[in-house]
Amino acid sequence: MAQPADDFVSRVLDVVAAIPPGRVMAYGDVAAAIGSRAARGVGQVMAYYGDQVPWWRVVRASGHPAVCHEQRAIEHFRAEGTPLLWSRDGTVFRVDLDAARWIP
DNA sequence: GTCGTGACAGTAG
DNA sequence: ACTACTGCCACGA
Repeated sequence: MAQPADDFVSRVLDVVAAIPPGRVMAYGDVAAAIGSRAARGVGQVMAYYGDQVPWWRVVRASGHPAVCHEQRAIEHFRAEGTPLLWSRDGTVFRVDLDAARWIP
């Protein structure tokens, strides 16, 4: 029998917490990792439990960090040594999914 | 059981 | 490159 939806939260936290430093996962990838397509559902969990998981290691499929904490995510990425791609002006940045995308 | 919301994804213009 | 619309899933009231 399938465990209650409450497990969905535990699965998301488990996957995100399992992401090693210097690596990132897309919301859709996290959802796929737990066998769901709820990319938005993952974001919901982060909004509520993100304080106990490395949410900054979870980025969008475009390589941009969470729309609500992008500025904060950069600080963590730089501290973790995550491969970042900066624009020539250095005004915008994005995660190098080609190198940082981590799939369990 | 239905409606609205959301730290998204993918395609089209 | 950007914005806009739609689609999918999970949760709260």
